[in-house]
Amino acid sequence: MPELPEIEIVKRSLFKMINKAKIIDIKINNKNLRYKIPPTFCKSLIGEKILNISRRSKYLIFHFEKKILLAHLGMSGKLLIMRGRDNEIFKTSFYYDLNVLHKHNHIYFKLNNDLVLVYNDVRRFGFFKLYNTTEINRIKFLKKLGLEPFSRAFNIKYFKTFVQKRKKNIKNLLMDQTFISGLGNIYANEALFMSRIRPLRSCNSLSLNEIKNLIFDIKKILRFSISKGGSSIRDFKDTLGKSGAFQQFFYVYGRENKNCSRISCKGKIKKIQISNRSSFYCNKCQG
DNA sequence: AGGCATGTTACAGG
DNA sequence: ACCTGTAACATGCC
Repeated sequence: MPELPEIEIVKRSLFKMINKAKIIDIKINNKNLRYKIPPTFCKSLIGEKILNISRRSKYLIFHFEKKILLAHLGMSGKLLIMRGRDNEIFKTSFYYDLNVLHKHNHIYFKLNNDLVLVYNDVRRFGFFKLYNTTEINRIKFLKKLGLEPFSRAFNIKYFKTFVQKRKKNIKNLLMDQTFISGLGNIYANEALFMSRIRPLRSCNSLSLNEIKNLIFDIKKILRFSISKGGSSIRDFKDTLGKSGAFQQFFYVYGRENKNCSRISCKGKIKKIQISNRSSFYCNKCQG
């Protein structure tokens, strides 16, 4: 569960439910995530109080007094909250839970408010990494990230300057996390449709107007998705296991051979591969 | 059976 | 230095 809106949804619900809670126990079921969980992990975190939870791009950051926990959910990672008697997993070595998920629950964080934060990840592309707070500006994953789409600095001037001496296609540019951080395959496709830009267009061929529209539409589509709880095309869930609804509003993603969503346009949605990722566009209105 | 999947990284080559 | 494509990671679904 991946792109910016989904991470933002998770962040908000985590903030509501477990901000200021203290970690009182941790059970690791499988330490082989994208990066192996080190043996010191539990000891470092037990007894720590969550002072804040923030998001940068597709990363979540849990802030503690002297440490921060960086989390990335990869393609299929989920953070789920279990309540009440589910806590029994901590009383017996044979754990179970009442949540539908079971097989791929890899980490349980028991909190002092009767809740348990569960990390579930079918593919295990996600990861957790611990840092000292003082290291926050040196975290390599964050250092290389480009601007947040909602930031003021993500504007026409920034766009033009970045694009000036490059000619990669615009879709790959939107997915380039060093340019703008937070878009993935779905929202890159959707934003380009909104702005009527063909995904293979060279990024330095965009007119000033197209750039302006694209910046506007990126912000708009992300905001709209967040307002719908994110998209659940396969298995995105919020922390209570609820799906998002934004997938009902996809203009192009996954709509191969369907009619263009613009009623007045008689075009068809085409699917092509761009750098091995499925890309969708209307053959008529995305000139 | 084979292709595909919301992400990122490492590597090879131009 | 920049860019591209490919494979890899692990698992499940169609």
